[in-house]
Amino acid sequence: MEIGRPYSRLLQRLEKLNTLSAHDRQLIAELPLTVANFSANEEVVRHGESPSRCTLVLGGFLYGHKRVNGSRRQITSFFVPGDIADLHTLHLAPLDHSLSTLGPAVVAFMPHAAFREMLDRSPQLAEAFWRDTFIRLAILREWVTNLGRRDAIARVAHVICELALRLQRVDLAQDLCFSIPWTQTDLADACGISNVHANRVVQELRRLGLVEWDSRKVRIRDWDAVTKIADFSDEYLQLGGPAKRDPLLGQKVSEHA
Amino acid sequence: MEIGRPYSRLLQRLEKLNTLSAHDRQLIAELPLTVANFSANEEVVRHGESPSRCTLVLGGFLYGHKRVNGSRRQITSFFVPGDIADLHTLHLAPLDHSLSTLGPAVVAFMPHAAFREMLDRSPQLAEAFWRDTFIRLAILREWVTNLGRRDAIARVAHVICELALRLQRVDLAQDLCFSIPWTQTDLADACGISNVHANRVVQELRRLGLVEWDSRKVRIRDWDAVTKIADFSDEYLQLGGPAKRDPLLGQKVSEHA
DNA sequence: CGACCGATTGACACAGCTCAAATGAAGTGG
DNA sequence: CCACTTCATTTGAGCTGTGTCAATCGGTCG
Repeated sequence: MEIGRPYSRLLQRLEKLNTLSAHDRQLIAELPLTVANFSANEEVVRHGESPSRCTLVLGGFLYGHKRVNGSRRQITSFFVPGDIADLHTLHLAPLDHSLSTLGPAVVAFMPHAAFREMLDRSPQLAEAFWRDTFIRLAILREWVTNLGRRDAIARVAHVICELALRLQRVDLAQDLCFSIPWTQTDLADACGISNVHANRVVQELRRLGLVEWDSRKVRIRDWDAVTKIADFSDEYLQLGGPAKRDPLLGQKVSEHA
Repeated sequence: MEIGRPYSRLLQRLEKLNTLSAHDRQLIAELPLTVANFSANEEVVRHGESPSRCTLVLGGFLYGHKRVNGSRRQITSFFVPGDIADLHTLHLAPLDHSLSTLGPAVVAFMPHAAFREMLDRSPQLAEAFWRDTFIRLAILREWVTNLGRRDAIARVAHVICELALRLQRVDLAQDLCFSIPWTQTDLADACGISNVHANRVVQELRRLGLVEWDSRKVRIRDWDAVTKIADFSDEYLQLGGPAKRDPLLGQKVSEHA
């Protein structure tokens, strides 16, 4: 798990959310980090806790999940390197869900106090993180739609498409191919289906020649066909970068009256 | 539809998100508002648009929705008076979903420019709105769980519980009884089920003596039983008010080391 | 009165679930 | 290097919750 400077993928993502100054980058670099290693399937933050730090994913994957009737699991989000998985703990407590590792993972903890100080010093960063929060909202809206109105094969294909693009953004996927240490049961719990049916759907995607899936390695072989089955459109991921600003006014240029 | 001062319910909600000063309240009161009336089932903001203003609900209800394969509708959120339904347009464009009225509704449009200026002038307000965004995230996580892992009757009961509490917070529900101009098809599209099945579920809830539902009027007759069926817990709604602050430090008091 | 819309009902079909067992792959310890 | 365990994947066989289709009923409004 090559990591480079620990905050490099975070910066990479933030640069696409807002224009950052050298000063902003400096502030990020100065954040006090506590790096921690976790093995597969460990709970990093538990439902009900009120942590005083945020969790930045450096390597590997985290996922957020809730339980229904104390048993059935629903995965509500995946987090990839460069993501802050529990930014909301900055403003909400206690945690309404748990955060676990998919496979082995490396994370960095950032104390709330230092993080808030950083936000106070840079309105640009504060804006970038708020925008990041809005993008997470958009992703969850798409997940609600996915679970509410698509059949099993579309759900699975949709989740795979989303992960491919999110990983591509941080250079962890090339040619629509990426490694992720999940099981078919994990995928099932993200898609709201049973593990048995997840298996059948994966086999169907393989049979159609659309997706390869060999232990931990996923490859989308026919992007157009898969996005069609998944009813996938990338607009909600806001990959386009920061909204244009009018350099004279320093404000967003609105495209409408 | 009595409205009082247009921003009164918004203030009411914000007060629970952060401690506001007289100056903050003044800033809210000074926001330039354009009030508009809509009739039932009108699109207030359309998917793909890039509005330059936010939409505050004054009276009635809005809902956000997406379409799958261009036809099947999924409702992703309900908005009640005091809610800003499209705060994210402040930072994201174009819109990834549409915003429509459930019944007749009164809204106020607030120009982005004025809104941003207000946020620049008050870190407390900026924090309150960011926190509001995090609460919306929590609500969507719960919806994902609802659609992914609960059966039809639990989904319906869950949505009803959530609305009751959210409306109670702005004095639009008393004794777990509220009016909302939705149809069973609207409820079905929020729960990811068919309208026919929504009807059967509603009848079942009536038969069990748990919920009354006479054209537009919903009453929860047995809160404990309904929350049990719905697997409902209100923690995700963050009704508890703003996190306590240490008055000396002016920082959040963290409950954990 | 006719048109329309939402609620309701019935009959039937099927996607996806559950249960259970088999197979395969990857350690682990002797 | 082989038994043994463990965990993920795969397969099969029924079962059921929910969808679809179509018709009816009831209220409301012009």
